This record gives sequence, structure tokens and C-alpha cells, in this order.
Amino acid sequence: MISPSAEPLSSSIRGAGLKVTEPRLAVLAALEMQPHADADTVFSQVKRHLPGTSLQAVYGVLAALTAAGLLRKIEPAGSSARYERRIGDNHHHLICTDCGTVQDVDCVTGEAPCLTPADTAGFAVHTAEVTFWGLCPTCQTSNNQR
Amino acid sequence: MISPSAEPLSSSIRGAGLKVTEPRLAVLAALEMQPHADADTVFSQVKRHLPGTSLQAVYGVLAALTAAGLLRKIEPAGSSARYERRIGDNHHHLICTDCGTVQDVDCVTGEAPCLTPADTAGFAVHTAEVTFWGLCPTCQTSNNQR
DNA sequence: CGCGTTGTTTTTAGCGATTCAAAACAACCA
DNA sequence: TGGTTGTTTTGAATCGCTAAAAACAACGCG
Repeated sequence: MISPSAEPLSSSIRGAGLKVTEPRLAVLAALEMQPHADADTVFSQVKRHLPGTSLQAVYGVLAALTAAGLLRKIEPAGSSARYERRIGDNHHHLICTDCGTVQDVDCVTGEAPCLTPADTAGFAVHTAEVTFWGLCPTCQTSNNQR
Repeated sequence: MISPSAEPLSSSIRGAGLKVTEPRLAVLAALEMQPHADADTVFSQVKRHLPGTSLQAVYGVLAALTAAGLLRKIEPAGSSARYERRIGDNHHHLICTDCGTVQDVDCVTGEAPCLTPADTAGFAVHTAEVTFWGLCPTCQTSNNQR
């Protein structure tokens, strides 16, 4: 057991038909603390509690949990893949062009207007992804200082 | 001179304050023929006319032209960066989850509704990017054959 | 409660896409 | 035409991630 909050984590893993292991619990716990973390960030977080864990294990866990639907993987242009536990709702992201920080955005103005392109060109569309790019509050002020 | 259509290409490069060179003309010409090509595809196209060109030169040209605003770079999750000459209008993309084919999509239903998130969380948003994921016509039929 | 099966993690390599740095080179202005 | 400055070549390195095989541990069954 890794912490008192590990119990609900265990059942979600088990519920997905996966074996419950320390690395998996630790990865979920890490993403609870730091949403939108990349593999390396998760890795350093996990290492604190499970020093023997390898980076490859983290990659494996992230892939397994993503395939199982427990995690959502986002791949912003220009940075490494990030993962989040918030799944199932279709929310979008606000990403800082300077520092890469990711913020969740509850769906856009006027409901889900972006879910259908004007002309699908014969594609069977199954997902619409919206990403807003801009400067986060922190980078706005540090840019002003220049 | 690389072809009769090289003239307008030259002036667009010059107009951006860049020196006009054969590799640059060839890259623009290649993207005229194959929109949404990646660096490697552009490279093999360019090599036909300019056999001495290096892949790194292509990367350099793509970066320079993108920085100059003559090219737009798109980085779909799971595939290498692609480039297109169509810039300035805000159009979006339809990408095949199977083969990675990219299609342009003129803005979504009801004008530009996606340009403003409900809550910007203090970000100074400057761009909204919409990507539709689905199966292209070709991949739909080949999937049915399985 | 322990054992075996099956799924996980470790270890060790490897690969593709892209970037970096220095030297050779060419476009363009005066 | 000559310099200056920006480009391309050449050669190598980096980053993020995937692959493969062997060691290992979770979980269901007896």
C-alpha cells in the first residue's frame, strides 16, 4: 500500500481488468498530484516512493492505463506527451506557447459546436480536438519584463 | 531557375526578407505539389531536381520559411511534422487515425465559434487549433475487408 | 496457503525525428 | 566585382519513445 488514497486507485485498475501493482498505483497517484505531467515528470515522482522503478516501466504503465481507458494521453506540438486522469468528458486544453503549461478548458462557448466540420470529405470522424494556444499568466508578466 | 512557376515563388521568398536560393524554391515547389508533406517527403521531392541537397538543408529551409510566415507547420499526434503553404486563413484539419492523411477543413459550422474558450484562466489566447480525427475513405473500406 | 500461469517490470538496445556546430559556400548590396 | 551576411553542407549528437528478452510478481486455483 502506498498511501491511504491507494484503495480507490486499486479498484479502478482492477476494474479495468489489469493487475494491481505498485508502479501502477504510483503512476496514478503521481498524476493525481500533477495533472498533465509527461512521462519523465511522472517518473521522478514515482521514484520517490518506489526508487527501483525504471523509466521504461513508467512508459509501459502509461501505455497500459491509456489503452485501458484510465488515462488520456495528449500530445501537444513541440512538447513530449502528457497524461491526465480526467477522462470521459470531452474537455479541451489551453497551452502556454512559452512554458508548455497545460490547463483544462471546459467545452467551448455555446456547447459543442466544434464537433462537426462543415465538410467531412468522406472521413468517418470520431473525435474533435480543440487546443488553445496562448501565454499563461506567469509568462505574460515575465515577457513584460524584457 | 527551377521551373516556369518559380518566379512567383522567388518574390514571396524575397518579400519575406530572405535570400532566394534553389533549395528554398524547391521546397516551396514540393509543397505546392504535395500539401501536408513531412520533411522527409519534401526531401525526396527536392532531391529529384537538386540531387546535392541534404536533409538538414530541408529542415533548415522549412524552419526558415515557417518562421518567415510562408509556411505553416502542423504536428499531428503520432506522426512527424507536416508543412503547408496555405496560411493566413484559419482553417483546420481532418486527420486519418489509420494512415495519417491530412485534409484541410474550411472553418467549422457556424463561423468561428471555437476561437474563444469559456474561461481562459488568465491566458492571453492567440490561436485556436481544431483537429478532427477519423478514418479516411480509403481506410474505411480497407478496414471493412478485415 | 502455496503454486503455477499469465501478465508486468527490468535491463539493455535501438530507432526515428529533429537539432546542433563548424566550416564551406553563395546571394545580394554597395 | 568584392565583401558581408546569411545559407547549406557535413558530421554528429540528442530527445522521446519503442522493442525484446529475461527476471519477476499478482492473482486464481487447487
